[in-house]
Amino acid sequence: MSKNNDMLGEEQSGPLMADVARLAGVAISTVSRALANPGRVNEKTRAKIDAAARQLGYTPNAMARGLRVGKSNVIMIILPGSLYYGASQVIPQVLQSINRSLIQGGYNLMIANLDRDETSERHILDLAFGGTVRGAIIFSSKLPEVDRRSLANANLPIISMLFDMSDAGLSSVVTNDREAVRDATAELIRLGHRRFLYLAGPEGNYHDVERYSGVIEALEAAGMSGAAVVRSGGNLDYQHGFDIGLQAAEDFAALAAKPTAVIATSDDMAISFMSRMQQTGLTIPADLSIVSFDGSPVCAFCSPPLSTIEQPVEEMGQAAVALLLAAMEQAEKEPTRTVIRSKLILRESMAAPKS
Amino acid sequence: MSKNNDMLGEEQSGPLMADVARLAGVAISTVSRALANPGRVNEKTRAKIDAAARQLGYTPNAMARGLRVGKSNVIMIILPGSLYYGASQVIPQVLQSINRSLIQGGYNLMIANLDRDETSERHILDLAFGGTVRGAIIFSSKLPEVDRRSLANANLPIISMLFDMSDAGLSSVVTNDREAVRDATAELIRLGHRRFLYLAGPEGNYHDVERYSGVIEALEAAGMSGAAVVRSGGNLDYQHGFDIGLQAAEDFAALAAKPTAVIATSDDMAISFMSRMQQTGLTIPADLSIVSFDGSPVCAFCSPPLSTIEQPVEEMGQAAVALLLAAMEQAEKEPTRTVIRSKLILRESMAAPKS
DNA sequence: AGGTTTAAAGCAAACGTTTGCCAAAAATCG
DNA sequence: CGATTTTTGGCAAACGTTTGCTTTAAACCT
Repeated sequence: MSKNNDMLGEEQSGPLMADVARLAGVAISTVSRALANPGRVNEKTRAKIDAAARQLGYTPNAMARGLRVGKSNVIMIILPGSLYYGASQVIPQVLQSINRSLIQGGYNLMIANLDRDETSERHILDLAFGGTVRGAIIFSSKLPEVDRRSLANANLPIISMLFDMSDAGLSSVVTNDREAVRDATAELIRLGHRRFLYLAGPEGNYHDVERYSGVIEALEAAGMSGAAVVRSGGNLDYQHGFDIGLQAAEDFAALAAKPTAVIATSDDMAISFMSRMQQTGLTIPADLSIVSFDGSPVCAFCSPPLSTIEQPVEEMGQAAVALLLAAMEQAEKEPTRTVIRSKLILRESMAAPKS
Repeated sequence: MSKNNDMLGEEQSGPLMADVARLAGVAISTVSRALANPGRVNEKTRAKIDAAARQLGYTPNAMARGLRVGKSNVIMIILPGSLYYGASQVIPQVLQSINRSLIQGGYNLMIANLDRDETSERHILDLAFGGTVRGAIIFSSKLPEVDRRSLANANLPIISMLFDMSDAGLSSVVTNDREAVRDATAELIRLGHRRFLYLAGPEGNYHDVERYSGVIEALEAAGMSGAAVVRSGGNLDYQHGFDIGLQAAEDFAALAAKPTAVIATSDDMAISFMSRMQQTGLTIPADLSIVSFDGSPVCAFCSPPLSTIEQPVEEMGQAAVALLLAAMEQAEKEPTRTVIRSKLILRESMAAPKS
């Protein structure tokens, strides 16, 4: 009638440290020390223990260890929302770099969320306060906060990526968006362009603010007015980059004084925008120069190949992990701001204006 | 001289269940039951306990729970190698879908690896045997195996994705690659094509075998010989899709009897191949039809827009998680094979041959 | 050789939960 | 109203490690 325990009792939990100790003929504590503290135990017994452990195929239980030590070896990553943005691989690539560095340091990566609704935020906080994670890397977004709990109070080492929160006390790894866009714009100016279209990301977004500022700075440096650039978009998330480009194409069509150069703030926008422009008979770069942001590999194979601002993803991930590990070692440190330099890749989508 | 304990003693571990119990005026065990087993405790005391927990901002410690219960709530994902493949977003997208489903079910996703070298495999096995994870989803690759340990013996529910291992006892979620490619090829034949170029993935790879078989089946069904298709590539991983395309462009140039249609097994290949072809003066689809595989959004914005075989990523992730959850509930079940149907998206890159 | 220092190994108490079992209280019944 | 069943709450023993402290053994000195 009731559940049959005998049948379900298969739960093989594998060999324990006690088994290893028995086989090696030593105490459990000695095994523990032999496996962790190298010098704390005689070399000869250590060898014996190692052999026993290997023979049994022993793997220490991470949760027991974590509970006892009071620390886990899991790092969580907090995403702004989606993991992927069209053609842009920035997030997955940085993720990859982060994970590789973490594993090398003996840590595991856990993806805390993929949305940022209340449920997700609660979940993130549970991970933090529940002792599941030892540290966090947060991507381009603000700290989750629900009810009376905020990640800021979790007493957890946190690194912010792509979003400068060093003011708020978090060490941050950011790219020099503003400067990179400024340089790209300056290059367009040098080529002779005087009227620009700027394809914006979500209004108020940190990256968008920075990038737009870069445009303005370049204009001012060249003695031009901010009126030389018209903004398109601003109402859509980067996730909908392709849509932004399509929308921008309509905006372009409606403009009286056509710009001769376009500054797109993601490759997706640039790609869909360019596609539409070509369909309406324009030639790139003869009629219109385009430069975009992200450095997606696919840009090299567009026609014409797209100039884009490449983000050094590998470097960013490594920097973030290095900071995080440091923060976990030393209790408190002054928050630092690490700037990774993006670089403009010049391709055929940029040229001097026709006239 | 020695480390000052007082200074580092900041380790606030947050409120414990004992604190909640004290505040609510009940025993610890009652708190535990109130928080987990809904019916096991009086509604009135439950409310009192809930209030106390909320007031203290209590979050249960996941590791302590995991240790006691003997199960974690972490699912690991085992990748074939890289997380991203150029423009193809299949892996990140499926990952996203998986993670969303998992979180909904109260589980967490951990990325076990990004490479498949020995260190990584060892790491994966440690996660499995060390009790860190409760289940695994393995992506398009075989089970890790190092020394005397193999994932197969870890007594862990495992689901294989994109790679049929139902013979080996693992429930699998796969796409109908062969059929999808067969249909795409059949469509090309219907348009009048008789000579084909097939851009291969890594030689012997499951997907490549399936996809190539699809081509052959279509040819045979149309009464044509396998000689109608020439293979290019086979020596590079999908990660280097763009390179495969470039290499294929050279192969194409060297061919005496030019094919009129190309079947690429990833969007990356198709994109870089098409780019090169256009540079050499060919027109797509007038001179050459192209169809590819993956369904990357960017295909819609190529010029011309690329026909591609779309993989239903969302559906795949959900199916995998459903299977995994089922496997974790019921001890053993017959392994199932779930086939998700890819679908061909027709765009302008396919047309009738010129002559 | 006896005493003192140093190294090696063991004992047992944590870590924060869950849960089997039992006691108390409440509800139900005759 | 006493006897029986059902609910509710508490005690204490796990789960598999790590680690402070103690004991034992070894090594070193005079």
